[in-house]
Amino acid sequence: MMTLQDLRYFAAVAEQLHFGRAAAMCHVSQPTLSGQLRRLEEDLGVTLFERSNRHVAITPAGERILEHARKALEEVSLLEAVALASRDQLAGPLRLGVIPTLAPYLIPLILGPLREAYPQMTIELWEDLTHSLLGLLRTQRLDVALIATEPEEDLTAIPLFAEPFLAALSPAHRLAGAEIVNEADLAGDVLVLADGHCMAVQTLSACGRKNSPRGSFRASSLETLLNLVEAGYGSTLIPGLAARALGGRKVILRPLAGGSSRTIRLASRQTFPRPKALRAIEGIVRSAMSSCRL
Amino acid sequence: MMTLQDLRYFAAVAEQLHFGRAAAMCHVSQPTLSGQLRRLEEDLGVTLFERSNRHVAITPAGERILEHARKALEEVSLLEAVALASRDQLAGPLRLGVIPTLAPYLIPLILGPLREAYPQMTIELWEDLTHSLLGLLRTQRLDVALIATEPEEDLTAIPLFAEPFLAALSPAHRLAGAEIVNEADLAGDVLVLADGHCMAVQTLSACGRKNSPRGSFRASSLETLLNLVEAGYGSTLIPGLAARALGGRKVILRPLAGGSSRTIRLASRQTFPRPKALRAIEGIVRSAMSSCRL
DNA sequence: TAAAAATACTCCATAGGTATTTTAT
DNA sequence: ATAAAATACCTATGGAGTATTTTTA
Repeated sequence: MMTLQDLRYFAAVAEQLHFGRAAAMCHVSQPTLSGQLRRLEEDLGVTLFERSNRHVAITPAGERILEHARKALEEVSLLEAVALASRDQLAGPLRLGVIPTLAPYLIPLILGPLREAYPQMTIELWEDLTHSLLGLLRTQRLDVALIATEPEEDLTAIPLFAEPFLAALSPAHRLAGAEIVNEADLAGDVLVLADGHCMAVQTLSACGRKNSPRGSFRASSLETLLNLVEAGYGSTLIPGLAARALGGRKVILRPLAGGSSRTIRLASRQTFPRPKALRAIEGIVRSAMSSCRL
Repeated sequence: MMTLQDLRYFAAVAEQLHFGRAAAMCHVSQPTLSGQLRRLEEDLGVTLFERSNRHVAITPAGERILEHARKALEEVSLLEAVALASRDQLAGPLRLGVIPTLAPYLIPLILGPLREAYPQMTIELWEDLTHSLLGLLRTQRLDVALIATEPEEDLTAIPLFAEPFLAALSPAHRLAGAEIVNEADLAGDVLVLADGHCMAVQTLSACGRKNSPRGSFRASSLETLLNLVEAGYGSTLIPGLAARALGGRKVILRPLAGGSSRTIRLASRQTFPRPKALRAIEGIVRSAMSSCRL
């Protein structure tokens, strides 16, 4: 069976036209190289070199074969170079999924520090609902995902931080005057996001409801939801990070008596081969959160 | 050390995404393939596949590496194809040198039959003086040469046939009436080819001279020589095959009493790796000569 | 529980070594 | 006489095998 080593010997002899020097170049003994080259010639059924004790010359057939040998060796060394460049787990693209109720508020806090700390690692961002993210994780379309639920056991999840919910009320709301709001008091008029958003389930659950009092009247983003609250259609809960980016909205925010919160987790496949990249994301998120009082 | 086999295993798993089927495709056992692939990953320092017992998926780094692996394997199979095509000694270019006093008369007789019998073998013809041909042979610029002398021992030479010389005289020559001519009788007015032509030496030798009576008056081709003879400048010897192509010349040809002749030989390097091609040329020349009475 | 990958071990083919011979300059 | 390739022979690495275990869908 022909080996890459044989091709290296062949190329070395073709270059040196001298078995001894070719052997030295390959760091093997001359008999080893002679023997292997002879075997290669037998394998191929072609005389690659015409040789006497004093002269070595490549045959025309050898020349033609040499071209392919050189290209093959070239590809192999490219392969090795690519492998070497891929060895660093903290280099190369990292496909990161984030849920929509977190992405707009957390991503701006971590992209800069990530780029700063790991310039070789390029983040490919994908914003989608939890269920989609987990599917993409399982099918290798994503590497990691920031979610607010516990995924099933086939995926790993590192808890990163607890994000408290806040009550969002219009200034005209009956509870607008309270310093602190009891979750259950919102049950009557709570508005939630559309199906699929984990935030919708969590909001209802915090307020002790199974489904929204407003029926199918569900917003598809926190922005929409806040606009509805502002317009007096009801109240809602919003995550702490979102609360920091209210813009100029006339919405009243109040802490919750029950301390309802969600846990943000970093999910990935158990088999994901870049644990260091996971740790890197974990570290950056933690430090971003510690320097940002919710 | 990475081997071509490893790359084949890698490509097979990348194609099948299933170790068992990939192993079957490579005609090895599944543990063998698993073990080798693991070793390859360790060598490269890169995880090529994310795998659980139920799922195998190539990593992004694996994808990049796969491209080079495929190209390398592609080159190797091209190499093997070229080698296979080069195995036939009777195929491919054969660089044939021929001396000028033989080429114009012998080549037309053998090119057709050669092409007929060995269509895969393409003759690259080179016409030059013996000394040049032998140099080109030794430096691998030619594969075989048709010459009329015995080369030195470092080259091999197969005698092919004896080519008798004939006396060439003008109709006005004093010996024009003789049925047969004695070589020594030409010594007085013999004309010879320029230096370097073996025919010049052989002609002088046959007539018992060391050098030409005409001094530096030497022709560079048999055609010129015959024109000189025709014009009455002297006599000469010409090889039998050349005698068959006199055109409409008014030159008298006579056999020689001493039976002077030259031996045409097929010369090649001792190391020339296509002995069958030698035999092929030998056979074609012999059969061409046997069906052509000199 | 069934399928698939990983592990444990055994074996032998062969790549590579050293010592020597052959051969051509 | 010398340099270089070929040959002879030995060793040990590791590729490939079978049997078994582990794991997860």
